[in-house]
Amino acid sequence: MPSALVRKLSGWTPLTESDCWALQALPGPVRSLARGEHPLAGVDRAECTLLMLEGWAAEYKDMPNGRRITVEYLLPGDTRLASAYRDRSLDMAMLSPGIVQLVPNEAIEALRESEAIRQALEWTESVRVATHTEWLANIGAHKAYPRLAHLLCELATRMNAIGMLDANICEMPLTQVDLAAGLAMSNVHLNLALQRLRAAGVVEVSARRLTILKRAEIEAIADFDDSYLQRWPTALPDRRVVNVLPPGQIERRRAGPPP
Amino acid sequence: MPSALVRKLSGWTPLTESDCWALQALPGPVRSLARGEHPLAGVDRAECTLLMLEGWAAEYKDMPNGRRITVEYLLPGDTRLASAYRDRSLDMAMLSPGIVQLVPNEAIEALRESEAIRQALEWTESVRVATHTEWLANIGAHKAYPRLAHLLCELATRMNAIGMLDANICEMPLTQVDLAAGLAMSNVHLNLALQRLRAAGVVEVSARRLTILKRAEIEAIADFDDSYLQRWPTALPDRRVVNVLPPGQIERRRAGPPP
DNA sequence: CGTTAAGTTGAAGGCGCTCAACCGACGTGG
DNA sequence: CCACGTCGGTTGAGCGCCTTCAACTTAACG
Repeated sequence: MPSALVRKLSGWTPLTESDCWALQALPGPVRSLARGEHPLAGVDRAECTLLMLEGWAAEYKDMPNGRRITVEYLLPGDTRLASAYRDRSLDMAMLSPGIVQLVPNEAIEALRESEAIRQALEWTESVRVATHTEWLANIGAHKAYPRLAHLLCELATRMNAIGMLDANICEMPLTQVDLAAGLAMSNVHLNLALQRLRAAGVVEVSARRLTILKRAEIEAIADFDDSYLQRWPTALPDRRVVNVLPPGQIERRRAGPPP
Repeated sequence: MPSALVRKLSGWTPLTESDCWALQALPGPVRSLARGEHPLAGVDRAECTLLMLEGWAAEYKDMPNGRRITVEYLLPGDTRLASAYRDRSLDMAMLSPGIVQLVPNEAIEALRESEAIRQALEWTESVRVATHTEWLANIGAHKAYPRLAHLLCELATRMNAIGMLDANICEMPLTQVDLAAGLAMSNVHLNLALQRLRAAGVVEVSARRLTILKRAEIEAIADFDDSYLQRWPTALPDRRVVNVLPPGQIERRRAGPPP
């Protein structure tokens, strides 16, 4: 059973047996955390990389006017490299109970000796940036209804990429307040948008669970194109490794050439 | 007279004489462009880095619903590394007549042999990401009035960093439609917000020119903290090079330790 | 002097916000 | 076993920001 990290990275680059091995035997303390706790509390952020093992976290910013904007959700297998964590104005918290690992920088450097892993880590960062851009477009251009649909599509796609989407169902331990913070809208209005999606019969969202009932329809509502989550290697052969990932319940589209 | 690129990079890392030299003698074709043209038209984006020499450009996304969202403004001295330009869904256009240079990747690689330049380029990317985050927070949490103020603060700060802000005045060749696209709002409403700022006496915005009349006030309106534009090196001494940059009309605040 | 692009103004309407009450599930402690 | 407190979710009312559409003005340029 490959870890979420292995699944995620192998979605971008073919990994060798020993690559997978190295990724699943990373050193560093493991922390078990409750909802609301800061995964990096008391740690020098320049010294280690945060690796999500279980549970979800969020990076957010509390504005002086009292609003909280979530800038990124961290799912199992997601990492926060030390170099990418220089932004002092951002805070972080677990959104569910979970487990994280604090991997020392040297271990990450050692990983990079594998060319495949080095590239995959690079792409991870590149996808982070592209996701930020996508959020900007989503929040800027979409009204509440398609906006929410877009986020749910993204989360389902990301969960699928780490093997945690089963029959279009996955855990989603977000409260409506958490979702609202990630969509830059009020929890009240989020609730209404959510009900519209439910009424349309395209999703089910219960306490800690997301079910995509009609994938094609929700993607149409959201204008969702998952190519931003799949920065394919340009230098490597343009195919996926099929022996590590099971066939996804959500099939992948590839980014075509620009029109 | 140092180039915009040299000024920008030396704001983050002390550059040697030869570093500056190398940065100002970059190889690659130079293009003169009109407003609306694509700086990279007909070029393989994987092959070269875009360097802005004169004029402004924008990276934007046209949404299926007809709205255009600008994701980033490119000012003189800004670069778009080949590795950071994999997002096919984004388009780019000059917002004013201008001049760009297409620097081959090998030349960029050669630059990295200087440790200072290598770090500065890395920080440039890091600031790009932080700026995206800041935009997300700005658009998500701020209403039109502070939102516009925030963008103007950012642009003035960036212009100052490349020595193009003189007595709180700089060129700003953006139409109101351009500004609206960067703020994810309608041009009509942008106009109203702009008039409010003018009426408050904090800025003047004429056709191609921005004047900050009351810096403290506009920053208060915008909740502006420029620390995200100044990812200071942690490894290097925490000071600026003063022999390259003239004392800025906009003084710099440094990011303090988290509260 | 005509044409085009940019900026300004007005009116009408809806989307989303705030405030506030209420419900329901769950967990705790009496 | 029940009472209660808390947290998350739901619903309603009122309001205001912002959008769209449209007309009009101004500026720039041939």
